[in-house]
Amino acid sequence: MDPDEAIELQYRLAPQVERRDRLGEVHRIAGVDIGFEEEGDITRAAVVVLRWPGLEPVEQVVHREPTRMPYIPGLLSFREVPAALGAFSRLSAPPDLVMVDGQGIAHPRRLGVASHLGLWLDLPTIGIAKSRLCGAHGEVPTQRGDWTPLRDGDETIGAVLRSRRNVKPVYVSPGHRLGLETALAWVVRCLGRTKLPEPTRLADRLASQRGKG
DNA sequence: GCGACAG
DNA sequence: ATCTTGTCGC
Repeated sequence: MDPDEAIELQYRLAPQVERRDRLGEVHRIAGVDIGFEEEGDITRAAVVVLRWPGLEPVEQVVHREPTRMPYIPGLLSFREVPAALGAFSRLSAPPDLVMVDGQGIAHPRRLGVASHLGLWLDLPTIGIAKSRLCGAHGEVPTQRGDWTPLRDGDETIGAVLRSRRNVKPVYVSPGHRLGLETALAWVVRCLGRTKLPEPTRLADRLASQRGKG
């Protein structure tokens, strides 16, 4: 798929992203992340499901497939979503909430990887990124749980959250089927002692461990 | 034309 | 993302 075609598709899909809360009882929360092998030729998707409350991991899947696209800022989902879907198809049951490594609507066309994946799965998703793609924000307060809005023009597209003291903040944005307040609440609830919430932290770890799964 | 730019 | 050891700090 060429870049121009992908961008057109984003403009067509973005309006379908639901920013209002539409989630039932949450019992299973999934964390997703993608890694690469063979110098990037193989894409490895990792999904870890944790039980709520308690956050104990109860299921995990690693799925590998040939890489389809190069990394292009703004088009990350076209590179990662296919493999992520492959991993989700192997779960014994779908989760009630999904936390994705990357942006949700905090994206130039409001369709980051978390939103794109949420649309495909028709599940509530939250984007948790380690750095900024777009938008602007002021300084972030220093207390754990503090946050400042991430804005693009007159629109609030996410929040910059201090998930841990003395550590770079994380960028939280709604993916699909929920608003910013709800997204932030879940991320904070899933915070352990590290910068990333447990779901994506475990998925990150699994996706980075080569020769496993 | 000149930067910025998730993973 | 990935290539990579030790090392500074809480």
